[in-house]
Amino acid sequence: MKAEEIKNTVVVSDLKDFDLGQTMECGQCFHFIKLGENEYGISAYGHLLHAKQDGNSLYLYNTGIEEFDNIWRHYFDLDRDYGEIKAFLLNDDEKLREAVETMWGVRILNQEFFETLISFIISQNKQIPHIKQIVANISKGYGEYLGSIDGNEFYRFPTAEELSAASEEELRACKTGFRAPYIWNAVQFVKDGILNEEELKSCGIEECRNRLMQIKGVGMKVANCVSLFGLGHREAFPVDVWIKRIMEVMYFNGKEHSNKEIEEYGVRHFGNYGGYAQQYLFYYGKTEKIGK
DNA sequence: CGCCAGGGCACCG
DNA sequence: CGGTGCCATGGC
Repeated sequence: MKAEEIKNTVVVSDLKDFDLGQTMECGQCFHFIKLGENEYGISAYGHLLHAKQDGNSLYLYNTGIEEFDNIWRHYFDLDRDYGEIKAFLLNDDEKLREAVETMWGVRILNQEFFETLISFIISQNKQIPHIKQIVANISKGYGEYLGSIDGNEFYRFPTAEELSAASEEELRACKTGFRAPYIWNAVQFVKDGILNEEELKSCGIEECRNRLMQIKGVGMKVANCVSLFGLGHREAFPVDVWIKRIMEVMYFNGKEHSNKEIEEYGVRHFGNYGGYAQQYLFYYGKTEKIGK
């Protein structure tokens, strides 16, 4: 992988194991708009990014090499060797091969903690398009305006401080439904420093989850997603309805098992690479409607 | 119209 | 503890 800046555009070339479309659409992230074939507008880290991939090259428009090195390189997880991850996962598990080879270009994004926390509280009992809508509503209502692409307006996801201006009723007006008090509660926890991002990143996964689950409305699954996508704990193995179905078909001979049993199996079987395995399985299984 | 969605909580035995 | 109903809202 190498990157160079040409007239306000950063060109990242010689990419391996990276597909922008798969990475955005695999269900880990909700704050973007698809603009065209492998072309996206993304709101993250206080910036609007216009990105387009062509073959092994990624074009990042209206930005520079400094912003790339400070933000996007890490955001897209480009410094990690996914060849090694795939080799580890496929070493003693042929069942995973088709999922990994089909979703070959998925990378786990390093997303912002607070946005990830609120987004996955929203995600409960909701489908991805609607989660995206609610994230956009909250951002438009309480976050800073970033710019527009082809008439699509982008806003920053608010900070905890900014979102604390919203009452529970105002959160409901963003179509959050019964999750409004959960979100309100989470905002207080972060704003008051009861949950500290650096501490959550540096402590172990179990402690991280336990701290997150102090928030009413955050259970095991949401805590695992926030740990994985927003705090860098790549061993987390979130079990949702899809992973449950997929794992039961692929690893349990179609027999029913509890979420707890499935998570324990995932953690034991995939170890420190649980989060990657989970994401390949989730995206592949959901696309292929495995178990449904 | 009914059903379900990247769940979690309260309440029950 | 394990199971069940309910929680807003929208897409199909």
